[in-house]
Amino acid sequence: MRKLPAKLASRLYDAAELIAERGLDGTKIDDIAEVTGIPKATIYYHLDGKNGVLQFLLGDMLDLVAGAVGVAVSGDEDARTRLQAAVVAQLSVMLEHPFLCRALVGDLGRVARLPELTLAVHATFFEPIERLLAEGVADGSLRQVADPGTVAMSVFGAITIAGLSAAAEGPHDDPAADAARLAAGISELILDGLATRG
Amino acid sequence: MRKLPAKLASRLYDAAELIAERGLDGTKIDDIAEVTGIPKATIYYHLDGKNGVLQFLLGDMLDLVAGAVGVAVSGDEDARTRLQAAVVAQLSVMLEHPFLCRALVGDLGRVARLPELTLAVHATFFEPIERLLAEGVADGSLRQVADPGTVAMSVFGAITIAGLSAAAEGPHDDPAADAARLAAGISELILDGLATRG
DNA sequence: TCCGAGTTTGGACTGGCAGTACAACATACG
DNA sequence: CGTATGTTGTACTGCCAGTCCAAACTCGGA
Repeated sequence: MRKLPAKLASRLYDAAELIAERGLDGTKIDDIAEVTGIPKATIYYHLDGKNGVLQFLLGDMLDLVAGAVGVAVSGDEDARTRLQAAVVAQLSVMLEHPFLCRALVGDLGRVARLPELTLAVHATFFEPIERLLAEGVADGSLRQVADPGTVAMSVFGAITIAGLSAAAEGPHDDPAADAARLAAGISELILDGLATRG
Repeated sequence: MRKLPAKLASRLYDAAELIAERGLDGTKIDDIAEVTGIPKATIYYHLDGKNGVLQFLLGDMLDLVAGAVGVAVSGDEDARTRLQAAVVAQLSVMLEHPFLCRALVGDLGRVARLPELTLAVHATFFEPIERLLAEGVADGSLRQVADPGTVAMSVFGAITIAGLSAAAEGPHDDPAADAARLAAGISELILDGLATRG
């Protein structure tokens, strides 16, 4: 699995829609070759088969998310504000790449069995949240909770499932606006909670 | 796909661990036949191939969750209390069936392409939450939020991802206790939020 | 201009496995 | 009994991922 020439990489994206639609199993290597215009032999020359295609596509998306979230997380505002920014950032990237998202969900099992990707997912989605939660307690902008690990995982789940579900509905005319709308709803939930105040 | 005799049904569960471990693709029909002791021909007589096995197993788990959540949701306490009970109920069933959970995640894509199951998932996991949120506004135990659909989806995500992640760590000695612990963390998040007051 | 290393491609081939076909046998029930 | 329904072993088919290979093509350096 060497580095893929940019030209091939860009053409490979055309396979994402196919995989999102039918799953990796339902997608023949020959189909991928056809829609991307990259001959089968060339795909095998560069990539490790079908899994390799998936791995390349998702690895690429994870980089994008990691980048966007990284920027959001490293500002100098308080942790609460940065948490909100991180939510927006993650959702924006997800909604900008609905097909990749759907491919990700659809073949989650396979992804989970690609150790390299598992680590990347953890580092990209989960860890930044966990860190922000701790920083928020330190700077006083977030509450100390009894079980930070569980809470971090839940926050991660709230954002991710909301994003995936929105992405699954298909391409959006204005991903940024939809991301902002979703993020507002999620922030309202995870910051203020649902209980009425006594 | 007629109704499966109870004896076969119970033996089929032995396949769940296999599928959870390797994914449905990594699992040969002959492997399933071997671990369950049900001959291949018999499997095909009753079920619609590999997908049929998965569909049967997950359909069964969904029934369990639906039942437990249904009970929790239909008490006569206020909606906030019932929401907490529903969280516990869902997590309990999930942690009692870690292999089914893992099989579910692993082959989410396939599940999403089985229309019958998609509907069941929605009705089992998502709708009760959505309903409780509305009832809580009515009885004053939960806050009115700007975007109830997004919030319901996020709550669903928080519970489900926390449960799946716990289930993925393997079988638990005391699923009920762990479910209670997780549920406490999640309730703290979704009811009270993370923001500091003032 | 020529060389050689890396890349690209078509085409043919292999092996594994899902799913099918079917006949023989079991069991149940009127 | 006898008919319907379930159970099973075995043999077979067809599909498709992945492999192999030889012929071309690209391109930078000598």
